[in-house]
Amino acid sequence: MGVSTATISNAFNRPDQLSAKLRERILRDAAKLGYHGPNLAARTLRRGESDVIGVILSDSLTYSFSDPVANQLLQGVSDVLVERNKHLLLLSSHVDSSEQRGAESLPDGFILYGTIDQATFERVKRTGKPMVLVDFESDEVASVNIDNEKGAYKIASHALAKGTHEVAVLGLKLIDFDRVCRLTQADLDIEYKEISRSRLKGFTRAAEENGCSFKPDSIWHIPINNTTNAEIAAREALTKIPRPNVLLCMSDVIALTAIRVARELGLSVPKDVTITGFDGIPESERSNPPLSTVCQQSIEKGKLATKMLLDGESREQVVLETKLELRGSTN
Amino acid sequence: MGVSTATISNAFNRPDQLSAKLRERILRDAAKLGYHGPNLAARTLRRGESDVIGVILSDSLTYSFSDPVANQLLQGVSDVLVERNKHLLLLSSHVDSSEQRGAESLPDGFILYGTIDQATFERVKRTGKPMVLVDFESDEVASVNIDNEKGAYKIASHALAKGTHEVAVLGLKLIDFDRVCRLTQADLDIEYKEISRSRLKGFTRAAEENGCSFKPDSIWHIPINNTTNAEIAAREALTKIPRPNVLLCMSDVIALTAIRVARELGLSVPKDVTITGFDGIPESERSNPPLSTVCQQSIEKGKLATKMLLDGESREQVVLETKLELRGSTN
DNA sequence: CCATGCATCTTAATTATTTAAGAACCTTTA
DNA sequence: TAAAGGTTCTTAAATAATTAAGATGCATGG
Repeated sequence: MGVSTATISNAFNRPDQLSAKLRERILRDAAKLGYHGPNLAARTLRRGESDVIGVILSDSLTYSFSDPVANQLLQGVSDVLVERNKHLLLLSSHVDSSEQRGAESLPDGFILYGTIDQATFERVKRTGKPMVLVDFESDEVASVNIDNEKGAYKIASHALAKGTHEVAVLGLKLIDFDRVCRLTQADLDIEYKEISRSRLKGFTRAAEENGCSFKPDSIWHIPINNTTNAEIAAREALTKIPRPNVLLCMSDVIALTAIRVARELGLSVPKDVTITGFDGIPESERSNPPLSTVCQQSIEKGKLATKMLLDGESREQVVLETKLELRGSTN
Repeated sequence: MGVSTATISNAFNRPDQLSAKLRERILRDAAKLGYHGPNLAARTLRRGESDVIGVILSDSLTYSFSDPVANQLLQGVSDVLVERNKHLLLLSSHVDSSEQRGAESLPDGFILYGTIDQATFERVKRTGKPMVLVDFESDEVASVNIDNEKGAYKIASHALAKGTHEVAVLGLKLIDFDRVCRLTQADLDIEYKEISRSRLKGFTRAAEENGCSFKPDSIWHIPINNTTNAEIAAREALTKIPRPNVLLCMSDVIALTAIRVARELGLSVPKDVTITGFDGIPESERSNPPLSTVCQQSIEKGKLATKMLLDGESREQVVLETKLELRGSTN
């Protein structure tokens, strides 16, 4: 009342630009009139900054809540965002891009999680806004990754250390197919840009060094990391003849499901079959037997990526260490 | 090039307003120039619609990812949002409201989950935008709830059906205190608007009907639904003298932790101690023994609330049915 | 041949805010 | 007392879109 919009703006944003008295009065009157600070859309339009950070997920939005690893990552992300007073907008690269209605115009920056398709990647790059990739790499773009090959090698080496082995691999996203299936040599010959292929390399190298090997038809492809898919694969693998006595799984969700299926089939873990995981989700400690796995600090990964995004111009490609956690599911 | 901004806008939003030929050309040229659809902030400012839905959480943002129940709810929410081409903005009522920077001005509507504080509630109401409450009620506002008293009554009645009992309750958010503690009568005399109090009423009624009762000092208050807090409470309760042989827990997370603690203390479930949960999270099926619990369809709850929000002017106060799921942790 | 109608495209107002530049006013000092 | 300087507030442009209303051109029909 009786003051310009500029003064109101200053009352909210630049207290030094007006007298304390007037500022008090404006804030009080604004509250009375039901005005509680600037409209985010208008502020964003004018300033070009929204205080919103977009997280783009390779899988469906739903997945970000259901998958324990995505979950932990997002925990880390939101921890930092809350600290810095930023907001979190969840986007999925899954939706038809024509339907996205330009949502990527809002955020000030992006975290891209997982192997996102080229079209989405290009679209985000063209915004010119800062971005950090997680579990995904590209030249000239900052990223946070783990050494998947090494992690896989470490745990497979442990599992295959003594004795002779019939090995099966329960793999995640090894080919571009949306159902559980075994692989063929042809599948493996086609290049496929997923971290799972690095894990497979680690498994293979460990197997070779321990004088054993596994054929493509002992490798299962699981398209989405959930118990439903994992159960199908685990049941097939554990009833295969000859029955494997080592099951190398590319995620803890898969491995925990495999332990359960093994028990249902009357198999003792690790006596009849050794089972290994990958990720180090909280449940892996509490299973029966507890799961031997490769821990990646997913929460930390989320925190680090978010800090890198907010703190600036880093083009760094970070590779975090994994930690081998040997528990009851191997011996 | 050579066309007005209005025509460009129409090319993206109202294809019937221009010739197909020109539209094609505009879309093609726009793509070449790196323009991929309208800026969300500008569009929102002009249209007053952002296609963004805000979910306001009573607890910290992090909690929305770490807690299985919040998780399932958000799964349901995001399922519907993806279907309808809406975006999801996560907000916490936890953050200092002065720091929120007016983020509630962006969304077209809100889902408020849990018992949110009066100030936040008022702030959202003042936006005049549609809202749906979940696990929370208020006159004149649409909401989705379950009958907590009845659910609690049902499972407690089952647990207390035969024999004599020493009962302990592991309760969630029973008072306004941020550490695990036992209650006093004074605590219970103070009114506290939380769904947990309804659950407590259900437990109490079932106990009375079965000729047993429990004192306030057999009721534990757990401020946040996580394993850390649950473990403290479970350990205290299970080492109390006389040791309880029935443990009524107000969440599955608490109950699953209690089962684990009981085992660590050398107690057999359900022989030495009967343990019940509440919620029906996926893990409750897979524990050892599997948990008897009250299932609430959290995913459905999220879906329903979101549909109510998007589909219109409903002021309905929905109360969903719960389902008793009797498994190995009771007999 | 002019009026009518229709399809197609443009003009200009509007949205809520930020911010540089300028105006108004008061105080100080030579 | 007039210039200088500082504080406090206002003016007006800019941000990127949407949309009602208007303009333009073209075909049709009386």
